[in-house]
Amino acid sequence: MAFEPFLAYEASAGSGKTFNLVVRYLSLLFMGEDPRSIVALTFTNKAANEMLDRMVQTLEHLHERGELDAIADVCGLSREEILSRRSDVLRRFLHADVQISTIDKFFGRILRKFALNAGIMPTFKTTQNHHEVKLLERFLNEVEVSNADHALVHLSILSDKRLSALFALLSQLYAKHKEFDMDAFDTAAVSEERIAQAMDAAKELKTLVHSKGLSDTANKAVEIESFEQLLKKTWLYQPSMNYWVFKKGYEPQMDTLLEKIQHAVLHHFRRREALYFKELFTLLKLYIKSRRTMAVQSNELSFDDITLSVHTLLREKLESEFLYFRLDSHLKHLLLDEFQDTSVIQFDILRPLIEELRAGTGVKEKGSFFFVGDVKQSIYRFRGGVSALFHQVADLFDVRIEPLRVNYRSRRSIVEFVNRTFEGKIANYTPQQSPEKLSGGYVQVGISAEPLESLERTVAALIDNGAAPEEIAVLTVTNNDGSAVEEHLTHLGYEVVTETTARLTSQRSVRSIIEYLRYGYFDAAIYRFNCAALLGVSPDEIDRTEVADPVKAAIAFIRRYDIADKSALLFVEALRTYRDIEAVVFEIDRLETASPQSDLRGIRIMTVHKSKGLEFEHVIVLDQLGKPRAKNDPIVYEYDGARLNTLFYRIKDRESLDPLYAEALAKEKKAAEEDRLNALYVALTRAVESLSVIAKEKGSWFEPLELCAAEWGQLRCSHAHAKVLQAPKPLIYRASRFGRQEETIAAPKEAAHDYAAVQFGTALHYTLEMMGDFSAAALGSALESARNRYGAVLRSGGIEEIGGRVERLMQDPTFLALSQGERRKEQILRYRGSIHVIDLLVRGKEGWIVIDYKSGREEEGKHRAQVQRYIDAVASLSGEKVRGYLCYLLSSGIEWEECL
DNA sequence: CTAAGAATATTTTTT
DNA sequence: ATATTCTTAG
Repeated sequence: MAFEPFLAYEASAGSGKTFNLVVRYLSLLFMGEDPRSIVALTFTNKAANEMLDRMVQTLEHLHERGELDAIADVCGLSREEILSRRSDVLRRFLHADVQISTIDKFFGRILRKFALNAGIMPTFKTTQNHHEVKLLERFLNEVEVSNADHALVHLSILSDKRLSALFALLSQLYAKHKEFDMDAFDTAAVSEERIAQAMDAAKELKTLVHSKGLSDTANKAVEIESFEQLLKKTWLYQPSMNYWVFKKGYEPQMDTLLEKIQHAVLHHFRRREALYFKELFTLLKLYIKSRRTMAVQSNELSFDDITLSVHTLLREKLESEFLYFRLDSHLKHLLLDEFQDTSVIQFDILRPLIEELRAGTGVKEKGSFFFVGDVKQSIYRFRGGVSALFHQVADLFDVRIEPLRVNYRSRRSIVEFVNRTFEGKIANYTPQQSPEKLSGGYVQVGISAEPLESLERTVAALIDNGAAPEEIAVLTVTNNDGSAVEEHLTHLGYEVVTETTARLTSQRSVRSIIEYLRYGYFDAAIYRFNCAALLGVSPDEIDRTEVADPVKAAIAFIRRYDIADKSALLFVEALRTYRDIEAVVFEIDRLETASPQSDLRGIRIMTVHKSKGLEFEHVIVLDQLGKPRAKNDPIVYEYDGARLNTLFYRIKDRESLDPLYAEALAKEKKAAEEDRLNALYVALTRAVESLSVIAKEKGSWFEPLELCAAEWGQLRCSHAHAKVLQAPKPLIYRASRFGRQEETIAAPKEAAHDYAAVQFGTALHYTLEMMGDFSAAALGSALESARNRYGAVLRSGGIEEIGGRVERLMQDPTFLALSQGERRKEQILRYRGSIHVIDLLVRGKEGWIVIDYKSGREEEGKHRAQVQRYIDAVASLSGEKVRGYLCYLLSSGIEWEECL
């Protein structure tokens, strides 16, 4: 089969998505492509790591892997040819700067490269949570300065919303604002006229109804004092007055009046909507401005900030051809995972790149584009994911979509159950096939009034049958349910691993400390009550002291109330990094430290969303414990495929009067139903061996599936899949602590980041990386590459300076002595789940030597910790003696630090 | 038995 | 904000 440059796979759950991505990627390598010319993007770090892992695994054991034949097929080479190239490909792969990452990291990298063009410091940090309070302050300040207070006040009244809700809405719109035109609602003022029309007609209707001598109920129903009262009337939203108590005295004139009122109310609503958007967008513009200022000032960017900045940079600000060329002059192949979760703006950034890959414009050769996804598993619409892109993009670039129909993950009973359940529910559902060797499996659907107790029984049954706790996963709909399950199972004595309550600050003990500290600082009773509630004591028992030292106060508090769990202790450590009590009370909510995952033993508990892309031997899907949340988003977005058509302002009962709005609402409802079905599909396709569904009798999350209590197949627990991850713990624990301590001691000196210095350092590394060997000729050509890539952003003379420093390195006696032996540049190591890149690794006579180049001494503590980690990694992987050095290439000369 | 209106309970998913 | 339950009039 000839290699298809543009290809997509529609990969149902368990159909070997990662397998095919790996095959595609490796095939490119075996066809002689440079690893640096391939960019593979996923949506989660987990997926990116898994992919990298699978690539290395496959290359290492190629002769016994199923990928081999597939690769042979894609490249059109024989097995023997491929195996003969294996070690060469593996070496190239490990030595190159491999670009397998999340799409957000990829954009982050682009932004760093062109940060100055975007007016941002390239040293920016990425954060998940912005500093809410500061942002709000800045925003309110901005509102005041531009005299937009009236808009804010007006909007609050108009939408009857609190500031915090409005603020949340603004942040949501911020991510989408490039998809609509903020100036489209510029006209409009409130129309008193429409209100008067409606009220007049209502009065007329009242007189008419009263004249008919109907019941008290009927007369009371048309009694209207104010316009607000009129809007609450049920009959207003009925198609005719010929019903209920009015029907006895009905005459057509009543409906004429009703229509008149409805018409006036409809237009009143539309005016209200226009006014709402006008004010909202005035504020949105100010919000965007304050986000921007915040980002620049704090040098911290959120994922949205990054994506939007990259979009502005690449699609609006600069000549894109030039930019995309510089972006990555050798990018030739793009591989995208989970394409159904791509957002409109993300795709818009990638689009010119893909166009170039197809056309092969002046600066670039033709390349390839490959994407994998499954619209059935699209569950991130709320985050901007637009599954319609999948087929739209395939059409746009004329990409053939190849369906993958065989499920290699689940046993047959499960596959058949999933097929039965979703056929006819999900549009165009094609049943999955189950290969011969995967017969068996077990499915159980239970309907129960007490889901937690059913869960308890199911878990006990699995354990009794010999299942190991780490093979069992409990999937919940919400994080809250996850906590409930955690509590319940822990209480019963089971060990659990949860990712739901991962954040340290969401632990009960930690929360109580925070509330206590806030009580001390603010002296507001609310914190005292919160604290007491969390501890389960009476508020009188909490006494307030002026907090001078938060660490001491926290320790005293922990002692007093005896809440010293692991989280509380870890939290005390985290507190040490805060300047003072003020920093704690205002910034603690942004603390992202994860609570201690006791270890990896125990039953997994996570949300369905987090389980995406994962698989477990035994899966228990638990119904939603609480009630599903009602939709209260004030804006209804109407999408036409991937294009945002219109925004509507949500007004209660508006759909009975306004057909356009009704249509948008119906579309939105349909999309929400699809989301739910997709989430259900994800949930029911995680299991390998057994699947248990625990549904509630009423108000079940599973309702659209119309499940009945039943059982298929037979429960069998084999231990073949139990992976016992026994890491050599004590040693590693000490090692990483050592690094961390070093870091915190040295960290306060955190040098003011200097853009030029960072660029210089990057260029220096790049030069060293590009040198084939340490010869004058190699230096010359490496400097040329560095000039092409970094020349424009370095200060004048920068390249010459780099040349000088590297020359001195090449003559340095210590370097000459240390670098004797087999040298490996940019060596990639996988160790303890993370990837390390070592600048220079030398296989010397007396063991390994790790050398890390640095261009400045500003963050020596960090550098030492980093090298220490490399040493640990190499030592543990090779079992040999390792020495590590920091090599400072300073303007004053070469300096060495040995890391012991 | 029905509908309106008041009262009450409940309230996501995250790179 | 909305779904559900309760009360009341017809």
